[in-house]
Amino acid sequence: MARAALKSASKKRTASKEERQEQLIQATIRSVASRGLSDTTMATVSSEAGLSQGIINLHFQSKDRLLVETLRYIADEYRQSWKKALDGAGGSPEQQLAALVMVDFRLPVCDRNKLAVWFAFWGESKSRPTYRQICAERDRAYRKEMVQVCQALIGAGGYRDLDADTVAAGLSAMTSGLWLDMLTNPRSMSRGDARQICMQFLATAFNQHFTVGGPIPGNEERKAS
Amino acid sequence: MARAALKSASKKRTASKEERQEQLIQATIRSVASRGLSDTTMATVSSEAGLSQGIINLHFQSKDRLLVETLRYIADEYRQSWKKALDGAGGSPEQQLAALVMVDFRLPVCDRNKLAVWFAFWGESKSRPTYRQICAERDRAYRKEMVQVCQALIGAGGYRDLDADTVAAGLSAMTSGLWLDMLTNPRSMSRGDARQICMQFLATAFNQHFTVGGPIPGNEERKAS
DNA sequence: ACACCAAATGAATGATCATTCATTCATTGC
DNA sequence: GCAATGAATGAATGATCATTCATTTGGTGT
Repeated sequence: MARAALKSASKKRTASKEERQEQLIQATIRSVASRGLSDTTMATVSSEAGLSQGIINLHFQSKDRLLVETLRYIADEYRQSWKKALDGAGGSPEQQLAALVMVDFRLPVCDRNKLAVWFAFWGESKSRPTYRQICAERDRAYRKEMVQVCQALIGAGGYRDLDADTVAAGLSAMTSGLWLDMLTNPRSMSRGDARQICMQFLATAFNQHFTVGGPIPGNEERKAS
Repeated sequence: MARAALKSASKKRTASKEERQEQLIQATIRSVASRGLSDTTMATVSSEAGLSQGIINLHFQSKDRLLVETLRYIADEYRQSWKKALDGAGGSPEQQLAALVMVDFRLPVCDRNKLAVWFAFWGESKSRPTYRQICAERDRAYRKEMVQVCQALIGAGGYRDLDADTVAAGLSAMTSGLWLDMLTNPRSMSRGDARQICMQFLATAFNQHFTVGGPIPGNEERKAS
């Protein structure tokens, strides 16, 4: 029973570099979410991971690198999430646009711990070019995709007075703003509320293509993925 | 020539408590904006203010209190800004709604240093109930006002399928999301761009009341206030 | 001028933190 | 089983930081 059952990184006394690094990044996310970036220390992270003091310098050389890799980790996860959602959506622009909204308000993206990490890094981004660069890259790719989808929908629906860049900028700004509401005031803004607000935006902008109020196609949060 | 000319707090060797406190808060804003919250120390703030090490403990007792008072300061400034803008706007709901959008993308609110401070505190808000409470209070008051104005406009324009809470939540989320864009990517999002995106949102939601593209009424950024 | 008092200073203190490294431990190849 | 290798440990180190307080400074009232 020994080997196969203990595959999880946290249980083995020694683990591969990749497993340990991911384990430490997950611990960093929890520590930043529960204590904030400025109270996250090497000690809080290693203790959260159930490992010893020196472990982070062993795997990441420095605290700075650990934080940068943590940001990269959630940025990569985000990118993969929306790409996967686009692949899974139907071929029509409005299905793709709805799919983009959905991933933003579903796990694993829309997790309160991860939102806390995003905002922690955004909060330091003005003084940290490395953070800003990683975030900018994430935005650029996402926005480019969203503009293309909007452009297709505008063409297909004949929305002559709509500009794809403007709509996409508005929608993605609304998304991060709703994340902020969920972070600072979780009682008054649920994932469902936020989704509804975005869909209402799409319904008013593209008034022939979206309806709100009814069950939202693709909204299967309750089911296991 | 002595007394009256030296009225500014930073020039006098001794100053009233109020003057020193505001001077230290301004220094905190600059320090948080240029170094981030986690690299802002008592030394960086006092040096930014051109004063000595112990000065902060003398006026604020602790670093924690200084930070909380800084957050309160910008929250108060924000509240005063939009209240003043509402008073200055005409009596019609659409003028008031436009006025609310305008203050958010004009000085002194939409200053990159202050945006950095907002996001720095938001980034720590999950682990700091005091921060969260101050931010929540700010939101509550602003949102309440905006909902009322939207409600009035919906009533006046007969927009039967529009919900005031949804529109207000969407607009204010869009606003903070645009602030984030301006913070992380100032080259690709100017105050004018952001304003335009919000006005486009209003134009699509309230399609009889707003037009975009032309000169925006009340947009007099160039003039001194 | 003088004395008084509040404001401001900055060196000293103790606590906290990131980083290092000699040692311990577990796994793999033989 | 027995080295050999590399992962993990945790006590030690030095740097940084918030806070304190004895002292100095400048303004005010007499």
